[in-house]
Order: sequence, then structure tokens, then C-alpha cells
Amino acid sequence: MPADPSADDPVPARERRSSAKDVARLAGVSTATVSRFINSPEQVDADTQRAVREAVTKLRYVPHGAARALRSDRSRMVGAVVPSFEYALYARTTSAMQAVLDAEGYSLVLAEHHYDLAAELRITKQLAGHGVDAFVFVGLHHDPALFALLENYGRPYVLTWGVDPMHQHPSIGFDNRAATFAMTQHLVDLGHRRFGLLSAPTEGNDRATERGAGVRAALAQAGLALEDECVQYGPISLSAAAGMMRKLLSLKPRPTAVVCTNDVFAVGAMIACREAGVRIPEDISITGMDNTDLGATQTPALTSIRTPIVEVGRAAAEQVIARLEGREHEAFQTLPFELVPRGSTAGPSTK
Amino acid sequence: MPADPSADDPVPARERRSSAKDVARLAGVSTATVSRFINSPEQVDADTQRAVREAVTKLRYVPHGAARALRSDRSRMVGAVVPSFEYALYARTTSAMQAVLDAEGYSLVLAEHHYDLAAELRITKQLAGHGVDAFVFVGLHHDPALFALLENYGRPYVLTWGVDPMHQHPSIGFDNRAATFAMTQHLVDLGHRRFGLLSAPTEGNDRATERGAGVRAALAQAGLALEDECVQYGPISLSAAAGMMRKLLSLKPRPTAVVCTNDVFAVGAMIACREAGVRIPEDISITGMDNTDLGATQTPALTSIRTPIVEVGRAAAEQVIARLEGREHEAFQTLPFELVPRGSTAGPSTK
DNA sequence: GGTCGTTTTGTATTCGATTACATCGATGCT
DNA sequence: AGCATCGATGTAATCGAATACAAAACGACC
Repeated sequence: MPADPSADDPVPARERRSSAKDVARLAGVSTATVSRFINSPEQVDADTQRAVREAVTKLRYVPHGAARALRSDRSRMVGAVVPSFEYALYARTTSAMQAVLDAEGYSLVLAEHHYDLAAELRITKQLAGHGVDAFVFVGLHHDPALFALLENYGRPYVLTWGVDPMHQHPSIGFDNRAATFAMTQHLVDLGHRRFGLLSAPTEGNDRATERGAGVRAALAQAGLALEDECVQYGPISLSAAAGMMRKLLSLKPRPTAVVCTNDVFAVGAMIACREAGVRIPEDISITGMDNTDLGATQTPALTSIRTPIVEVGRAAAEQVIARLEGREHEAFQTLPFELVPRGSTAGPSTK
Repeated sequence: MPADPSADDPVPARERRSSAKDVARLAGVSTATVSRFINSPEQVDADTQRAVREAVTKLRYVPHGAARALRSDRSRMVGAVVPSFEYALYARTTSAMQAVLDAEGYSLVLAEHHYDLAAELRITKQLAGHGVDAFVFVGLHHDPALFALLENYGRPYVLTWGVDPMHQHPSIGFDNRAATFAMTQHLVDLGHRRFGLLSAPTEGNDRATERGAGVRAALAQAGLALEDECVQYGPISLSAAAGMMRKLLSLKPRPTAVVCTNDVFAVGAMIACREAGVRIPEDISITGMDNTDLGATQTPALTSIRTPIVEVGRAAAEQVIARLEGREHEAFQTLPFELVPRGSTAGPSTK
């Protein structure tokens, strides 16, 4: 054991975090043993374990993640690529993911793309650069270059908030089209014949596309049409939705039912109605989607669809972990939604 | 240039991502030049740049973050440690941070602790293990061991949603106490004398503690007291808040004004009132805090306080980046809040 | 007491990028 | 021509932990 002359500082240089080497020296073992103590303690003698544990505690040793990731090619980080946190729904899905990942010792690296497919590709590259072990995306539709990148990256990924009908990419979600189909059907059953639709821009947003398609399909089946002037697109915000709704209210024969592809739109629409003195549900029925507190607490309460957003997050995290650890896992999961009728819908007034 | 016999695969082994060495070989330069091309292209000859750029594109080269972090001791990741995403406010702060970080080429690593200081310490350790370059926390009060860890870690960090009165730790936020003080004052001015308070548990939550203190201070100044039975604590959820409110409604002389330390509580309280047939604001005034859409869209709309949550997130990200890049930056920032009076408050009925 | 198998530990290489230092060539100046 | 200077590039050491392989220690058994 030749004393290292370059390491004779009595004060352990109060900067610089301690490394495995420091721990090894203090515990009187080699760095290999320290490493084993961390990763597979069962192959380390009990006495040695105690010594190492003490040194670790005393030096406040935390293994260097980058070094570890470099050598073992596993970073124990999972990347989540979501559209936005402004709309609380994605935050809840992400939160559920985070809880599962945390319990398994993984960390969550997060990025938002604000509904921009090019930005999504860029941030995904960035996360790949950080060496995340797996990816979770929102939605089924993405830049082909993104899928090429994932192919090349060779790590697990899963798409959420929808289920890939072609079963090309692992996905966990629910049937967006069926959900709005059911909602529209509900309104048709109540007797509505003239509909409006408030939707997010469908460009690069398959959730919005599918939700709109569900409405159209249900109407078509009932022999009804959705006229262009009755469809409004806009960003997900209360004020935008109120503006969209005002346009619908100004139509000559006014729709008696307005389907909104999410609760924010629906509440924005309710605000516009209140301001215009249009009564809900007497004069007009309004429906939302995602069953948020925002909608449920309105007066009248918003008829909506409970989507399994928390379950999706949990299942996505479970899937990528299972695959990372070499376990088999169902790559496609369709979770159920549920229509929640409340006071914002009723039959049209028979005037 | 001895041909490496072990590297004679014509097919570039469609697994394994390409490294700087691969790029160097293809471009006919050394890895040092590749590295320079990435980090300081101005010191690389134009022709060489072109060659390297081509190789990078062809091989889809993405620098290995872990290797980079190991060598340069900078991971370009910032850790955010937040209580929870269930309450949308933290999500919005985080979103604002993420936007700033992304623009500067940093990534956000996220963890939630669900109001558990021990969990907070644990996940912070985990993030430190990943080598994040800086930390952002919510709140001023933390486990002393957390501060010890940060001291030892030696990287920038900032506390948010409050400003450390002792100026011991860099912090960006607003004056929670002054905010509820102002709100209570508003109610006192309206003529209220008997108050109720709905608060989150104050244990380890300085925001809740300060907000409660603001209410008490304003009442004390007006010569009023807040009786124990008029204060209810509970988790941040609509149903919990409704339950808390029911208790207040059952008091013999009922409070005429209820201050809630956040909008979720306030809306839960409104629900309880609706169910009990108690009119707002005629029978009782209710106030919230954080000025969420949830409160603003109620009937009547909730009087609340607009807190600078987005600005806090943005400023926090800007501060840590500035400090990471060696620039000077104001370590303490107090941002303004604003009282937003709406229909949920009025003078007490004079009966 | 010696041999073999097992457990425990150490030595030395490796992961991929960064960077101090060395080298080489070209240019400028006297 | 000779020497200094500067820009561009290569060589090789390095960051911290994981791990293949070798070596040592320990028992067990005959």
C-alpha cells in the first residue's frame, strides 16, 4: 500500500464530492468492493459491508450517475415528452408516471413541445443525448424522423393517450373516437339534431382528430351532418373557447348541442353562454371531455367523459420498467372511459 | 494509420449508437477535432467542419451525455423538486421553468415528494446522483439534512414560492403572509367580524404556515380573534374541503367570511355551501388564493389573489442558469401579487 | 494436512468525450 | 534565409464506476 503523496491533504478538500476511491480508502477495501457493496451487497462479506457502509455515511458518498451510466449503459432515467402542462391533464398523467418510476428507483426527465412536432423531435434528441433508458410520448402521431430516431436508439418507448390501431408501436390509452361517439350519441338520444363542435387544431394532434371523427361518425349514423360553420378550432384556453362559442351562438339556426373535445373548451363555452344570457341546458346543451374538476364544479355541472388519464400514466411507467428489466409485458392496452352525465345536458326545448 | 482489424464490419453493426470515434474515422480526423466541432466550432477549419458535419449527419451522431457529464462535470440537467402535480399550480410553475431551461439547452429532471420532507430528501439525493447541475425547490422549509446535502453538493439551488426572510438561501417568490393579510383586511373592511379558515396542514409546509399567519395577523390588528373551532386543516382536494366547510357551517354563530389558503379549498367550500343551501355572498363570503381558472369560473366567481406562479418558475430557471454560467444574479426576488375581488365576497348581511 | 470448491476481494481495463500539451505547417517580418 | 507566431490538428491522460479475470481466503472433507 504505497502512500499516495499527492493525496496528503488532511482536510478532505471541502469541495469535490467523494468518490468510490475515497470510500475504498477509508474502508480499507478496493473500489471494486465498494461497487459491489452498492450494486450487489449479497456478494460482500457482512463485516466488510459494515465498514463500507460506515465510510459511505461518513463521506456522504453518492455514486456518480454519469460515470455509472457511461460504464453500465443504463441511466435509470425515463424521458417523458408531453405537449404541455398548461392543460392539467397531462400533468396528472405525468404525476402518475413519476410515482411509479420513483418507486422503482427511476427518475423522470420531462420536456414539453407545445404541440409542435418539430420541437418534439428536437427535445427527444436532447433526452436521448442524456441517455434516458426509455421514452413515453403522448399521442400516436409523430414525425417519421422521430420513429427513425427511436428505432436507431434501440430503447423501449410507449405512446399514450391512444392505442395504435395498426399495432406498430407499443401504446396505452383509450379510444378517443369511441368516447366522443358515445357522447354525441347521448345527445342524439336526447333529441338534438343541430350540433356544434369545439376542437383543438387537428394538425399533428391525433387526440383532437380522433375526437372530432367520433362526433362526425355518430352524427352520420344518425343521418345528421356537421356543417363547417358549426365547427370551431382554437387553442386550449378558456378565453379562446369563449370566443369560439360566441361565433356558434351567432349562427342563424343556432346549434342546440355543442360537443367540446375537452373540458376547458366546454367551460369556456359555458362562460360565453352566461355572458350572452343563453341558458344551459334549457337553450343549449354542452359537453366536455376528461372529467376535470373544472367542469364538475360548474353551475350547472358539466356532462363529461372520465378518461383514464392516471391509469394511463401508471401503466405506461409499468410497461417501460418491465421491458427495461427484461420482463414480458403487454404492449397494447386499451383502458375504459366512462360517460358522466350531469346538468349541462338535457333535451332541446321544443319550441 | 494502422487499420484496426477488430473494426472491419462492413455493416455498421446496426445496434450500438455511433460514437465520436466513428465520426472521427469517417471524417478522417481525430476525436479531439470532433469534440471541438461540437463545442467550439470556431476553432475548426471550415473544410474540416464540413467533413465532420457530414459524418455526424450520416451516422446520426448524438454525443453521449453521460460521458460528457463525466468528463466535464456538467450534465446540463436541472432538478425540480415539487410537492405535487395534482394541484395544477406547481405544474404551471414547472412548465415555465421547463420553457426557459429548454431554450438554454438544459433539461428538466422532475420529482414529487407529496409534502413529505423525508421523501424530499430522498429524491433530492437521487437527483444529485444523476448529477444535475442545479436544483429548484418549492417552499422555504426543508429538512436540515437537505441543506447539508446541498452544501456538500456545491451546486446552485433556489427556493421558490417564498422569499427567505433571513436571506440564507437564494429564493424567489412572493410574500404569502402579506397576501392573506391583504385578503383578510379586504374582508374586515367589508364589515366581517367572524372568520373561518381552511388551510393545508402546516407541518413542513411554510406556504400554508405563512398564509395562516397572515390571516391571524390581519385579524389581530383589527382586534379580532380566530377561534380554534373556526380553523380546519385538510389535504388539498375538493371533497376534503367540502367536508371541512360543512363543519364550519354547523357552528352555532356561523362565520360570515371564510378565508381559504388556496382556490381548491375555496371551491370545495362553495360546493358545500351550495349543497347546504347557504348563499354566497349573501350568507357567507368565501375567498381563495392563486387565482386559478377553477375559482374564476365558479358562480359566483371566486375572489382570489393572483400569485406570480409563472413568473416564479421563469425567474428561478433564469437564476440557476445565470449562476451556472458564472454570471451575477440577484439571489432574492420578491414578486408582486394582486388581489382580485369577484362575486364571492360582499359585506355581511345586517340581520 | 492436503485438496478442492466456494466465497470474498483485488487488479486492471473499459465506457465516450474533453482537454492540456505537443506537433506541424503556413505566414510574416527582418 | 531564418525565426517567431499563430492556427489547426493530433496524442494521450483523464473523469468515476462497473466488471472480467485473477488471486486469495476460507471451509469442508477425507
